[in-house]
Amino acid sequence: MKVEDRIYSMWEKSGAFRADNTTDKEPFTISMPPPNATGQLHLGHAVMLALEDIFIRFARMRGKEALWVPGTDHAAIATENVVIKKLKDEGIRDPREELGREKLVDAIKEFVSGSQDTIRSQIRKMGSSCDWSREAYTMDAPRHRLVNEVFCKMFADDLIYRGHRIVNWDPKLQTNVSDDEVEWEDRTDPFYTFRYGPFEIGTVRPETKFGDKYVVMHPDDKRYKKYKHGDTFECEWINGPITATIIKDESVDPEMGTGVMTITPWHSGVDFEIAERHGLDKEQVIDFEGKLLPIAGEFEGMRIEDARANIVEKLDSKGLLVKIDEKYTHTVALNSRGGGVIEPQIKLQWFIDVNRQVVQWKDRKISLKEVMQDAVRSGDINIIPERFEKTYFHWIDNLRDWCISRQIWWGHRIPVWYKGAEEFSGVQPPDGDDWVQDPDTLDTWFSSALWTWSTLVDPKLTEDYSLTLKEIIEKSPDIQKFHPTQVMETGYDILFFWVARMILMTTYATGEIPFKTVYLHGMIRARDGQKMSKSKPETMIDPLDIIPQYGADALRMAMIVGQSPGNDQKLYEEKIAGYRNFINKLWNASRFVLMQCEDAGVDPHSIAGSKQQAASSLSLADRALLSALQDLITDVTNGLADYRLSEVGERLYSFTWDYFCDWYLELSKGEANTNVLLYGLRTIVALLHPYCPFVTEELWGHIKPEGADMLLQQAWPVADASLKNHSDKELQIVIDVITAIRSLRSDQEIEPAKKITVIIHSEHADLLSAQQEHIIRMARLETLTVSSATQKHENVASVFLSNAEVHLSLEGLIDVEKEVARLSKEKEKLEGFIRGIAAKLDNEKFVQNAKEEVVEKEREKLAVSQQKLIKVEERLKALK
RNA sequence: GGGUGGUUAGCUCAGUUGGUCUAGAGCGUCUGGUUUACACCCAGAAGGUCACUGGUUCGACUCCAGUACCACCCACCA
Repeated sequence: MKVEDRIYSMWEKSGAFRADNTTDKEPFTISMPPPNATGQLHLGHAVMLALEDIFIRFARMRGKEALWVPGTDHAAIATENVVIKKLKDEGIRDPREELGREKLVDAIKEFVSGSQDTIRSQIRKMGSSCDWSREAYTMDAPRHRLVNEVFCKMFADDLIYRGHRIVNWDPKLQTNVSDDEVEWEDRTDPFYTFRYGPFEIGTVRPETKFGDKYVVMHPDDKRYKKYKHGDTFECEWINGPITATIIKDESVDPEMGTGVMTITPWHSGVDFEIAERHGLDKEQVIDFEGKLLPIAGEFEGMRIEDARANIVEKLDSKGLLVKIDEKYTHTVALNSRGGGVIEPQIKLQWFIDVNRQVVQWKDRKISLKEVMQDAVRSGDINIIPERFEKTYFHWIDNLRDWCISRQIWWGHRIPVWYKGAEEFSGVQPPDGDDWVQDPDTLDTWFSSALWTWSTLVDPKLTEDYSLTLKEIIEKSPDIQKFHPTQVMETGYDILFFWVARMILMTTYATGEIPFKTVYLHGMIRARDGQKMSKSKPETMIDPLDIIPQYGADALRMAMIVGQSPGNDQKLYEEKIAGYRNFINKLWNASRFVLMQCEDAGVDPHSIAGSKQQAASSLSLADRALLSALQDLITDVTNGLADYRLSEVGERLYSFTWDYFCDWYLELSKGEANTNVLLYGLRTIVALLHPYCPFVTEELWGHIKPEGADMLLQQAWPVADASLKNHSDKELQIVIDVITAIRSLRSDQEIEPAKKITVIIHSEHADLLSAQQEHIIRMARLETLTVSSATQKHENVASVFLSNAEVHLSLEGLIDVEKEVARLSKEKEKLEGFIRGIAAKLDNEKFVQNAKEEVVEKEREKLAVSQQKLIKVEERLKALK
């Protein structure tokens, strides 16, 4: 823990996190999704930080100008809500009322700055190598300027308008929320059927029905053929007789209930649309506090939940209640930002028009919706995993105008002022007194939608009000150098909220896409698959508990390996402990390497970057390691470039543990070549650095060449072909022989612990004799005899390797029957395989269409298999 | 109602163009181990009709169609 803090502050002090906008290096930028400034980091943040840090460290080591911009979000509704709750707990009954706008905003500001400090320190705990000198906040001065600029630009382009629309009103929090922020919950409530003139209508909400004076049915519904659109009739209703009008509209489903309904346009989206279509009156029944208005007569002032039973009773006493279905299930709209039940209301709100075709994009004028579609469809932006592109398009197809105003105080206030009937929209307030600013604030996603470039703006320029938005963008060096960003990495749950809106706003405001690749991670769940939530503390894993116990590196590995993009993952302590063990293994292996150096009297720092001595002086194991490392470098590099983090992590894990530690280090005990040892360890440590930055940096300090920089600034390892090929064939033979002996033991059911004697007859006797010691050790033999004679006698099992024929004799242990069975099976399989490939090669289409390499590979496979088959047949004959 | 994903060892999950995969890993289980780093270790073992049905193919965990169950998203519920 202390080690991690020490390393982090060493990194930070070195300035290596800071990106330079004056270099010629290729830029690689990530904008960190800003955590809400409302408190603590959770695992969702931790996985985001781990993934992005891997991208960034990899890019930095590969010599790119890597920039990772951190920041926080003011999270309008959520934050205001948290603070109001807190104030209430402190005894202030109604903070909005008692404090007023200014004082409440100050209280929130204070809370936010405390919370930001917490978040900053938590981001550091994860090892995130972000550029703190560029830290931003969605509500600081530079961002405020840009928010206002973009608002006014849209306003001038007629993309923003104000209008009366039905909105999702939350009476509890006294604000509206966007469609995306509404959550639906199943509830069982009584469903009432009332008599309404000649009709029967059903409802779960009798309290909205006071003003209902339209009765709607489908135009083709035969049951109601005799009623004409526009007919009126008198009927008895809750508070006396009313005149009702018949409306025919196709949106009514004749199958549902009686096929007839009354409408409440002020409090229902669907009803509102019907009313708009037919030019009907709209009347408010429920006020914004959730209480009934004078239209309710004797029920005026009652809360809707209290009034319901009374209204039903009254209708019943009038003989208008037909029946009650007590077990009716329906869904209720809730505010997902911690509020109450949504009560649709008509309100004057600000909207962004997504269909108006005035946006300049690639030499044509199209709508915001179309820009969003084009950016992804054209391939300018690609989404990982790809299937989310479908989801994205589907969402856009159903997208309605975006309501951007909120009736809360915490946020960017709408930059529009009024004086009587005059209206003024501007980045700065208008001159003169008597102007009153619009009381509403902007949806929090409005400001975060600008995030990829608003964070890169030169703050000084935003203080100069003589500059236009375009000039600010063009004169900001960071924007010019680092935008568009490379990767947007975030959870799939905010694809619509944020990713889509960034595409919308950034293409509009800057003419550029915000990012080239979207990498979406899944949600982290508890072991039982449930969402981790504060209400179920037993399901929670807090990164701040985990890190002191297992280390940030282990936590990072546990969240990355075995996790594929876009899919949820279950995280639990044993998994993290497993990677803690891995970190420990790496640590011990390094200690061992250092001990070997000490024994050999070699100072590890004195060994420069040299990779090998003359090939002739290297043992087979050394050559094997060098060769395998080249493959590892290639795989890891390609994999990371393709964002295949889980696969690469697994590869590194098993290479380090199974190959380097359990195979190579065991084999080279006592005869280690310190050059090779160090080269191997340094390579592994470097490749692992993006995944587990802390241990690797610490180890690097012990093993680095004299005068080398910190690991995070090291050049990424490059595969060296000359180290790869020179010993592959012989190596393969030895390894194959060891494998063959092992599998023979298991075929012949020889106890694993039993040491056996093996005789090898092979054309490669020289090579195998030279490696006798290793083979004995690795295959756990009593003795090994190697003979060059390829004679065939009975008590021998044959193994056909790809590049050598080897007969193994397990002295006196071969069971001829078993051997025959084994060979027969192999023969059968080979025959089928050969037939298949032959057929494939006969197929003209395949030969024509496939790449030459592929065809060549198939031919090779065929040849090898045919040879093997011949040998198997010979051997079978000999045994029989 | 529309859409997406999942279903592989007791548990959590990998499996990239269909074939040397006789399907892998970690954890768990079992056996053995004080071999000059590591018991947070080493050497092994057991454990799977890859949800089901059908199709394409010489060959399917992999491709196609359908079924079942689970999860999620969107829309709607008078």
